[in-house]
Amino acid sequence: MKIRAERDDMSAIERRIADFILTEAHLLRDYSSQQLANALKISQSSVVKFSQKLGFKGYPDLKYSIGESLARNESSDADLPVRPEGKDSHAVLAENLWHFKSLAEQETRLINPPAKLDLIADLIDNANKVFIIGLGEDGILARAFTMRLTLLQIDTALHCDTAQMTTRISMATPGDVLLLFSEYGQQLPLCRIGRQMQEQNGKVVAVTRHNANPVRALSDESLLVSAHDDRIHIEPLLYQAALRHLLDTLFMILCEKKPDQLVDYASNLDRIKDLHNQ
Amino acid sequence: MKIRAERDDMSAIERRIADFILTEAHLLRDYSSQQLANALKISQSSVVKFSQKLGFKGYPDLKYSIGESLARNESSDADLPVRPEGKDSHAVLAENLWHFKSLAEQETRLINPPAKLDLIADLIDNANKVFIIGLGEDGILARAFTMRLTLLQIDTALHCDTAQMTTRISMATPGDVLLLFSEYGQQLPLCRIGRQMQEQNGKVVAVTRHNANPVRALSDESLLVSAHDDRIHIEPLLYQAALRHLLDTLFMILCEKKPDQLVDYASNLDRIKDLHNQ
DNA sequence: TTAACGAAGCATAAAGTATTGACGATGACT
DNA sequence: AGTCATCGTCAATACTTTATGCTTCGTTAA
Repeated sequence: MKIRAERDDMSAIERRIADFILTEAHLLRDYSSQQLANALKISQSSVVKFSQKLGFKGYPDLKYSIGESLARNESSDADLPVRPEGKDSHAVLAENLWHFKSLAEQETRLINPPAKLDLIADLIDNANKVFIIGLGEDGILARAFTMRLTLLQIDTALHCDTAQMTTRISMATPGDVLLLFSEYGQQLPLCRIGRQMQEQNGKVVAVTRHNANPVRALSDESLLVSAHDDRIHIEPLLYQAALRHLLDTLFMILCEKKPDQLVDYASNLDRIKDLHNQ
Repeated sequence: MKIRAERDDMSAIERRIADFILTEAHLLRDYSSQQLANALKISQSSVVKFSQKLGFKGYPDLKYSIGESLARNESSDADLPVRPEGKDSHAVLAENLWHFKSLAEQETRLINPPAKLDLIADLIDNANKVFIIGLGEDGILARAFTMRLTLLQIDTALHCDTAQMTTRISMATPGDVLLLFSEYGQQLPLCRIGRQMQEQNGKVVAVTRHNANPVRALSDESLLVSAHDDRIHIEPLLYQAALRHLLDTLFMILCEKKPDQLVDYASNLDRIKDLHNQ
């Protein structure tokens, strides 16, 4: 459901509405926009505006859609007999986790429309040089993506260190791109680097969670991830899986744009393989 | 659908309505009662009466139900959509990739039975120290897994460099574990390190593709990955996704074994977040 | 500080829905 | 055949619900 994905980006009231719809969807059937508003102690117009913001024609249209997806879900619930919540075999554990990863991936796909990915792919493709930075866990996916780009013969510089990056950026030319990996987007040093990049007429792309945060606010474009779980130790797994997939998609788009590099790509891969084999 | 049953004892006009709903259900979404009446050249009130007669509260209620049952039916159709092979929108591209990742994950799950994962989790849990090595792309997941273990307060040393690792291993004690990340398992330097580890009575776990290879042959235990695709640039993506999931699963198993560490885990995560925020 | 923006509410216009009552057709009983 | 009851339909209208324009308020950027 699209609502779940957009949830992060909403104001307090909108989130109230979203949560109600997500948790009490079944009640919605006999709620008019006014009743829903009353239940949430907000104005009826807020409900309508909420609906429209999500791209529905109006409240009835939203309601209709909720009905649909509700029906869809419960009919597929019947397919998978009983969600085996208990701590069964680890196979179930693994399957379950994959299920949640899939959900995160879907949500993430919804908030990153193809047009945007295309645009970002173009930015990267046309840049003289691509700069990438990511600290801590963010660094891992940053590194992985750097490798991919390098294999595609795109000149890419990775740093896990703000100091180094600052000096590097000072050499950026217009048209260069900086990718800021930051799950929560709160890192102020990264913001500084982003601004520095913009002063030199470079583009800044944020790679972050889909909520309001400084890094995203500053960026020219952004890759957004939606991934949630109550279990604190699971949530990062979902974030990483969803983001990885988003980056993989971007990579595939780049591959399409550079079919000739793809040939070299293969031989590069082979060369690397041999490299370590003595 | 109830309508179909009742259709027999209806008046002419009512049957017209019923037939329209049954055949053109998809149009109904954007029809008001008035529009429907116009389309059928009947009065709006007839439409409403018809709805009520069938037991709905009114026309919107009927419409809602139609939407539901429409969704239910098409969702079971949609389970097996025609696999859209052509290079459509990038959304399809992404969806398709995810599909293949899922397949790889499934295959991978099948060749790593829960008992084996349990055993490896125990090895890690009981080790004084865990050593991890992975070169190139293998290094990325090695690093990610190292971070997870460290957050669980497991003493873990990562190296992306065989020379350093050799000296490190010389300090290993019996009961320690070495994880060798090597997609193709051909790297002889890694084999040497593995043997060194065994000479010191440590355990060696290979993390590699599910085929015969030197690294796997040498190891005491192995985490195996199955991931295939004709497109040379896609295969690594599948390998990484499947392996990542396997490691995530292992991580979850470890979490279960160390429920107390899980509490610290959360605070560690927070601490790391703050760390970078100035 | 002011300008600019967005979020939320209120009031109200517009749209949509339900009810009423009138009319004609049908069919049953006298 | 005549009368009456019933049903289905419609037009008019009362009512409900939804959408929109306008105002206010709080936040952000200049």
